[in-house]
Amino acid sequence: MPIEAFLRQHLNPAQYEVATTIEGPLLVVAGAGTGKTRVIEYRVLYLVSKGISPQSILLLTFSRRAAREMLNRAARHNRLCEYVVGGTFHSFGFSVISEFAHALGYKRPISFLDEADREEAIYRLAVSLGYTAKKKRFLTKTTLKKVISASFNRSETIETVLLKDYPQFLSFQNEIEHLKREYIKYKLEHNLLDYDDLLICLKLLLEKEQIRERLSERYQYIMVDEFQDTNKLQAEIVYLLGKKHRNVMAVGDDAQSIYAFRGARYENMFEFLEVFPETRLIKLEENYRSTQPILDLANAVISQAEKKYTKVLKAKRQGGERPALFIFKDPHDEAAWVAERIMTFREEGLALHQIGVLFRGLYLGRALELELAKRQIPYRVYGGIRFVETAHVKDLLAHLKIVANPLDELAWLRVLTLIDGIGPKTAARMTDAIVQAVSVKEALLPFTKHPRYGPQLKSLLEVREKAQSLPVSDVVTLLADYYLPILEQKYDDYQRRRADIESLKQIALGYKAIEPFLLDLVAMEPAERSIEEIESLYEDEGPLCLSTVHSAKGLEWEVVFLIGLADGQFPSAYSITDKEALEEERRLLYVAITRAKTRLFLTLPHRGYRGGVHTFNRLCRFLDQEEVLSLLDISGREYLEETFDEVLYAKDELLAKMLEEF
DNA sequence: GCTTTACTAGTTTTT
DNA sequence: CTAGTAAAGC
Repeated sequence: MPIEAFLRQHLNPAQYEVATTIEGPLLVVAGAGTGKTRVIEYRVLYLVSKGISPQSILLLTFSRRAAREMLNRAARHNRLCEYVVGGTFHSFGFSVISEFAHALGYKRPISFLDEADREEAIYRLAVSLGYTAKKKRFLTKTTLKKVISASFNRSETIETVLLKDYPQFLSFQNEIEHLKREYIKYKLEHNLLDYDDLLICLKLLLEKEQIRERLSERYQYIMVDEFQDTNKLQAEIVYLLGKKHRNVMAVGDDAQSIYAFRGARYENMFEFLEVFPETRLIKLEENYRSTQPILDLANAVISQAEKKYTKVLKAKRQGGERPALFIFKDPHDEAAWVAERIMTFREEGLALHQIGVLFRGLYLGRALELELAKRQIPYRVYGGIRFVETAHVKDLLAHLKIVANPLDELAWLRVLTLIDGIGPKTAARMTDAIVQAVSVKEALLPFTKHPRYGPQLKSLLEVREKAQSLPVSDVVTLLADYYLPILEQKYDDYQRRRADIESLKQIALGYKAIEPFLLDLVAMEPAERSIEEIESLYEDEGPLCLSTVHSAKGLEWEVVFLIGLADGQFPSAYSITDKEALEEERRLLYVAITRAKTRLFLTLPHRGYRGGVHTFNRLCRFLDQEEVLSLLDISGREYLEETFDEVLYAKDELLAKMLEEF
């Protein structure tokens, strides 16, 4: 069958047009559930079927997971699609930078700073400059990094960032600006890269004609997914990549822009049309995912937005039940009910991986995690701490780093403080000695005589020495043997953590040298917490998915539970004072609702606790409106009755507390 | 006196 | 999970 006929069978006319328009710039406005993933999958297939080399196709997506999924699907039709180059802007940036590191003046070995390293490095600079010693409170590590990173991501000055987000720290503007310069200098001198550098350096490389020419020669067809969540740098990278051949396709939906806090600009979609005036614009509006009652709710929520979004989603699927709202006494009741309901669905024959539980903040899923563990329901949590950022993995990686790069101060500090009897001060003294001395051995020799920590320090040095001459996987094994006793002593739940160390050994098998191993791990790890090791009762199905709404972008489930819908939690209390941030919360709710295919349950605990004080939650403001509530099934009244009793009791409690105060 | 360690409170969203 | 603090240890 000719490829065109095959595509016509599987795509609607608008989708078909997207898949087969391969020359020239193309902007696709694709509403939620309109088959965007599918279109990209078939477009890749079409390009490859037309004889275009898969290596000349570049697919940039928001997460590595998304790229992998689309390419895997395309590869099912044609194996060649496996060779399409796909990944995030950051991972693409990393590979280009690795190739042209010399052009940037970087020397090997290059070390990568993750978020925690970055905070540490910036803060240490601040300390050495004496900024923290002043009487007036300086910014915390985290805030400091956020300000500097935001100024990169949004391409704004420190002053602008401070004005918008931290006006209370405006008096430190000069110090922060100086710190930003010092930090950039520090990274260059020590051959360090961080997340932001991956984009900045990529852009700087692309601005050089020789390199741009080479890359546009290599990547003739550019595709960008989730364009509404790209920042200024990323958009510029896309424009540069397409400058010569102009074969650029961007897909996005301004109603689903949820990363403005990180510098994302949905305006990039309008800018695209200006940068490439000959752009062909195609809209996808038919929703294949959800039933009409679910879409009605989504449309109602988004129609209250300040900004008017033009797309109104129309379902291809007929019928369906209304989304249901349930209110519970407290988070514990809420979690118990959700867990029970999930069990019921499973008994009715629905696989666990067809069910998703979504929440605004990671901590909102904690109560549910307990309930699931109690009932032996296997689950996986998406969002939050990444595998490589868990303490134990960072510990082991720090050991690897000191083998690869003896000048990595942060890694030394971490490794040394793990030894019993060595704290921050001693570790700092040792690290200073190492940086100044000719060899590590010589620098640490005086310390190995110490009665308390001497022996362990000695064995660390021996292990390090031995590791120098071994292949990576053996190094990891050797270091793991050294580290495991420390791990067992440090963590109560060491069994689970030990499994992560084992999987690191597995991953290491695929590498020849330490440097690429470390960089791949830190720069490219998908956001996925290590798997909860519950012995699965249900072997042939994937685990239940718990996810933040942010991490759920682009995913879908038959049944979705959206929990913790209390005003102050969703929308987050941090967002309610800022109009723009509140609008983003609304879009976030829109994204959450449109993840559901067949059934959608909305829940909130009436009572919450914040800082030991009981609070009484109100329903999320985007839902607590006549025209929205009328779309919901609120027959879960028995739960409401229960809540009323609790209110009366809590009043007495409140009264007693008030009397106490007087 | 200087360091380390044990404990306790509060925690947006993430490549 | 980590910042800040109090107490214990050398």
